[in-house]
Amino acid sequence: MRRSKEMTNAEIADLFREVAAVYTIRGVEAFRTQAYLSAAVSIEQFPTPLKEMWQAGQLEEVPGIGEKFCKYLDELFRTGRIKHFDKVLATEPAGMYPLLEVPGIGPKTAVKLATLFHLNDPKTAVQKIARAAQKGEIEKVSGFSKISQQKILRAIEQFLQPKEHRLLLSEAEQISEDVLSYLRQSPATLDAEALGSLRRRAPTIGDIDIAVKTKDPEAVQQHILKFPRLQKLISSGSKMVIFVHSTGWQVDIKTQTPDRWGSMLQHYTGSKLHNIHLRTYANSMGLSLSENGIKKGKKTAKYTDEASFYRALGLSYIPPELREDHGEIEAARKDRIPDLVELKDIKGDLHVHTNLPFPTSHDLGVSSIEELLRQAQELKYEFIGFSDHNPKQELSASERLRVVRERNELIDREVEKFHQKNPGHLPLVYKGLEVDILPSGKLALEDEALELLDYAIVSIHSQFHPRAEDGESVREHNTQRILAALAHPKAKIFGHPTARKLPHREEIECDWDEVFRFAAAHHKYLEINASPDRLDLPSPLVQQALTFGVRFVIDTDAHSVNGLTLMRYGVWTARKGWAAQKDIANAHPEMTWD
DNA sequence: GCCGTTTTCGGCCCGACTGTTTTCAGTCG
Repeated sequence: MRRSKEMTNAEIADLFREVAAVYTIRGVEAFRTQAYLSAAVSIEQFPTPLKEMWQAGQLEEVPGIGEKFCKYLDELFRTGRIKHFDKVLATEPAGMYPLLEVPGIGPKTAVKLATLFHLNDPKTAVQKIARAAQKGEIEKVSGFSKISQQKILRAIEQFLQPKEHRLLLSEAEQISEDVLSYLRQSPATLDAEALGSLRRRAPTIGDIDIAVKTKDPEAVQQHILKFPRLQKLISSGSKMVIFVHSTGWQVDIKTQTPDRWGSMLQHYTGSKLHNIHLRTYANSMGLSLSENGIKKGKKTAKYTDEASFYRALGLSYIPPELREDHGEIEAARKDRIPDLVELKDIKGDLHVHTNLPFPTSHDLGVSSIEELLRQAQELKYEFIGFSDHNPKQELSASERLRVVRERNELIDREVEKFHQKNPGHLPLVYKGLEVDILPSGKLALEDEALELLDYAIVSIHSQFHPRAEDGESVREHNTQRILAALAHPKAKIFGHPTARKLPHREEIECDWDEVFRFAAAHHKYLEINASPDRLDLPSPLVQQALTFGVRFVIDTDAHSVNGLTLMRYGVWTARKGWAAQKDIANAHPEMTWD
């Protein structure tokens, strides 16, 4: 959906990987090669497009980008190419590079195949190798065998299948629960947990990582091999099993003994960058880290839990959500890890859609006020805000005013009715609406109607990449549009700010620093939307917003009773963005609106 | 090529699995 043909961070990262591949083939000093690979990982994961960082003169803030890489990137953005890269990449057959993307084929294998089979066209290279494998031509080459030929063919077939997108966090949770509950049926399993990106609460998950605590890894392994939803075994050794689950997603299971469980949790939770940083730091103290413990000289100290592992390194405990190498190791050294917000802190939900029968601009909820209030009671909430979409634009202004007025009266009646039937603690009810921000920055509801509300959540639901005025970029346009909407006194909350939809729809382009500055100065809350396909504001932007003093509300955007119970995803996203209880307006018994 | 509470020079994360060149290289996470 990107408008421009500008290179994405992922594409730039690929360029660095390709150079690293050539360096690997040439036997260039491994650490230099590693620098290219680290830069690739870092660029790929960086939340802001590199071009924006370049425009702002902040490229050096990207981890792994030093003086030389800055110069290369500057050249890329100015001229559209990097001469040094072009020169390096031209030394190997062009058909080698697409092969690198096939899992299991690395630089050495790729160049060997590309040279032998004269792969000069990147577009056909993968297909050509697949055909060569089918014809049995690869096994004839020294260094390959019938087995490796078969493996290459299978890997390519898998690779060419239509790409499944990444799993949402909530979907990954379901698969991991399926595997975990099976693992726990074995008497040899003392404990089992999902680790990796799932435990770090990443918004999307590529594969499921699980660790098993056991004194009898052999028994656990035998148990896994009998798992009914094991579709295909990929790999198994004395300490791990990798297989494809019947849903088509890969599951990695590693075993560890109870006395080393702490180091296992740490190691297998990652992230890669966090672990590399942590191990580099440990090295500086003469220590070496692994899933087996902390090694000093020839002795390895064991840890049964993670807190003692981190403590042994002179660090305070780092919650899994923070382990992304976003400054958490430095903070832990100074004992400055924030006291992150928890689910139990949440006292209310302000973004809830009802089934009240009014002509709204977008979808209605499916649950009644009564059902929603009962669920809010169940959750021990102090308050709840009903925020259906604004009345649709096809109505006249006076009709919209009437709809809002009638809706208010209906809510009052329903709440009163509920109260009489349920004499228990009644959450305070706020009457809100979720109001569209139009491309002009105007709100999709007149002031007279807005006046009738306790609050409005303003959000973007269409025109994500508006046609900009002469000389104005989409980014500037969106920024002004948002600031104009937030300036309205009833606009208290900016709903799902980036408007992303996981895993496909990208974030809108916008100058977030400007928005954060404005929100902090005018006491507007940014929403952290808990809907698993949104998780918006994304955690890296939450972390950035906090430095401006922005405060948030965590909302479910529930369209049903069940939706109200998904608050944990929003809390995890807030935590991942370093937010404490004090930063979250609805994590206190009373809402303050100004 | 990057980076800094041991360093602006001299280090650079660590282990598991696979297949084959059977003592190790390649790949992965």
